[in-house]
Amino acid sequence: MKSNSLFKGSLTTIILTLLEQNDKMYGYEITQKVKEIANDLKITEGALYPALHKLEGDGLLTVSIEKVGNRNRKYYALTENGKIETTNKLNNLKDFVEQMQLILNTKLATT
Amino acid sequence: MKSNSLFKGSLTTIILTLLEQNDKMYGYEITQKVKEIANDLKITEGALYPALHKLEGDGLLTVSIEKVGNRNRKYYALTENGKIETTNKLNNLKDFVEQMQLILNTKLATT
DNA sequence: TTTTAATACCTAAGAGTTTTAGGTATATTT
DNA sequence: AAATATACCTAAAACTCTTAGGTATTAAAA
Repeated sequence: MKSNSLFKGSLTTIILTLLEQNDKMYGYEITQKVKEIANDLKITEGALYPALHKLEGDGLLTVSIEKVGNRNRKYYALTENGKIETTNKLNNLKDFVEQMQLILNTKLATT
Repeated sequence: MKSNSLFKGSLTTIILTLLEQNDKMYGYEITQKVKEIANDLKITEGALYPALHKLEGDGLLTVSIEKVGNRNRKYYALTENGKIETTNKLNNLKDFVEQMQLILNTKLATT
């Protein structure tokens, strides 16, 4: 059950897609959202924060800091390039699943 | 289109499943088979051979050398543990796809 | 009220997997 | 004769994630 480790590159896809769905989110919120939706697919903060910084550095995300009480939240949102890249990542993932189905000769998605 | 890089861990799943379908295969044959079935999903020899050696070391594969002309082929086949692990890997992949669908709110497989 | 758990951010060493870039040798095709 | 395909291999580098910490504020539990 506990298929602990994410598949390579899927973390970025998850982040981008969640931001497409929610306009803006902060790091901790993303970890909780994933835990809430997909119980078996944990994303660790040690992976998340560096990934967010990289996406920001690549110009796919922008940051805005909001003070809540005495604490700072860093809200991330997609840039235009970020939206384009989100589409690309989703297409890549779909392609990957299709190609895997061909090789494995199996329906991977029964939903 | 060229979603070049495999997703983490999928290489092992591919190797094991192809061996489940074909009883025995040699390394080069595996690369060709994948190229033939899934054009966008290239597996490189630099990844394949170390992976085969690891699977053998873990007791999931056995090797038998066959001489063809003046050249040696190393045929790999699943052990009993290898068959069990193949099932596990396939289930992991299915779980992963299902969890991703939940997060992305998308049907990844339209086949 | 003190301690624990949750919220919220972060980094760095290490592990694991794949790419890149080679190498060797035989067999076939041009 | 030279180039391509077959068939095996390794090692350095790149990339991603885990593990294992760290800091600080806020809420809940003891």
